[in-house]
Amino acid sequence: MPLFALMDCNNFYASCERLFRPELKAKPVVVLSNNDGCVIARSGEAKALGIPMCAPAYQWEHAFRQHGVAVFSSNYALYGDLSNRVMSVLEDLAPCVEAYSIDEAFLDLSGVAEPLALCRTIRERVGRHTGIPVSIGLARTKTLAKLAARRAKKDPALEGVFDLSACPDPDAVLRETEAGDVWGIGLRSAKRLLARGVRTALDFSRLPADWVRKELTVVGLQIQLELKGVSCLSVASAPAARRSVLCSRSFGQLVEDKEHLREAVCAFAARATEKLRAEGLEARALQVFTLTPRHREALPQHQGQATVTLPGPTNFTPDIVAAALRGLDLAFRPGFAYQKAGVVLLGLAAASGRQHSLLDLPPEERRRQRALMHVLDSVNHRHGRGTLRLAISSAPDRPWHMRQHRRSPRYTTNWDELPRIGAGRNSAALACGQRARHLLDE
DNA sequence: TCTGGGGTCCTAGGACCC
DNA sequence: TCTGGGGTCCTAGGACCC
Repeated sequence: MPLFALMDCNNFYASCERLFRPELKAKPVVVLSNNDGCVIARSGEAKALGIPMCAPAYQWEHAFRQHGVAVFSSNYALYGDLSNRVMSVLEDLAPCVEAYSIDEAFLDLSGVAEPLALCRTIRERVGRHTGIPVSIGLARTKTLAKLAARRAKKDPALEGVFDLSACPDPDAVLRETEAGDVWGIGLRSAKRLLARGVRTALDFSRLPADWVRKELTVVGLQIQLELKGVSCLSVASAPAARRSVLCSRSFGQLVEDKEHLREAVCAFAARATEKLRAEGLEARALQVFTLTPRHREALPQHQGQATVTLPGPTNFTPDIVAAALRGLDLAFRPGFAYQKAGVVLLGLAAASGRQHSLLDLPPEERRRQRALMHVLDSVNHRHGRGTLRLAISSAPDRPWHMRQHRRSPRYTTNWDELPRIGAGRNSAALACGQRARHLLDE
């Protein structure tokens, strides 16, 4: 019989921020999205204050002050690094691990002798090695394991681990889960289900399959089977080949000036191309898009989008930037105040295995391009992102740059931002230092 | 003043082929 | 009156995830 576990870090970003600030242990903590726009993570105490997920930060400033909420800009360098540490603990203990997201992993525990005991060990060791609290759900399918993990998180009596496969009354768990909370059922599907009188995961699992197929496509059908205990999804221990690379940002202020938009698109294209090279990939096409602010209906709205085919697969920044600027010419309409733009690289393939073409650049020229990009990446890796860049992407204080006023230090990934044990700091600071040294020793 | 960023998958429809 | 059938590939748009 197949058996899956889902490990989910509790309030992951908020837990990361607390790690080096032990004085925040029982305090409400929230983490904001890029641009300090809205709430994307909350500690348990913040949830208890009624601060909803995705709450616009400016509407809650008063409540933050009133209740002494610790507010952080998002710090992805920190979260990414801690995520890697959590995943490596899992790799040490479990036979087959799929890092599903920054804070979740699926484990295939089919054939493991004592799966529940293993899950308890995992939870204890992740906590001891990283300081991140996690919940783990066990079940016969991935979709059910997600449900089990939700329950493990919610019910303190379970101490963070719940085995749905050994539950005497699994239907009760499905009955207590709203259909919209099932993995893969979003807002639209939940509305359709509700219109048919389906409220709970149990109701959904009992719908006629042909209705589900027709209304929710094969995706819905698969979810239904998984809820009934028929495993359709396996654990992918090797990550699938990437299909696209995206870089987009909301601007710190609305942007009308095309010149500023060109700078932004240039910077996004350059950043996306860096990611491409870091993974040894090349792109054959790209898309540029521009957006006016959705939430301000009084302003004239425009969504621009343009696709540009590159002459051949490439990861050479100047060529991709030039193509992106041609795309912007098509996606830009004057007279609008833009809030966001982005660049998507498409048609990805490994740079090493590429098909040669009659239209390719001469090998000497390709070598020259590769060498130039190698220097660019090395300098930026050593001295910080953006140290070496195309002249058009301009200085680091432009109106379109995002706001990020409350970012915590990159404690674990930047030598200049390590926590310090020093004069005038209290014992909490000492604890920080010990934690840091422990992490560095690892 | 002020509402994120980065992905994947499915479907329908059109272009094109023999 | 009356103009096939079967297939692939690409793209745009929608839905969903964290």
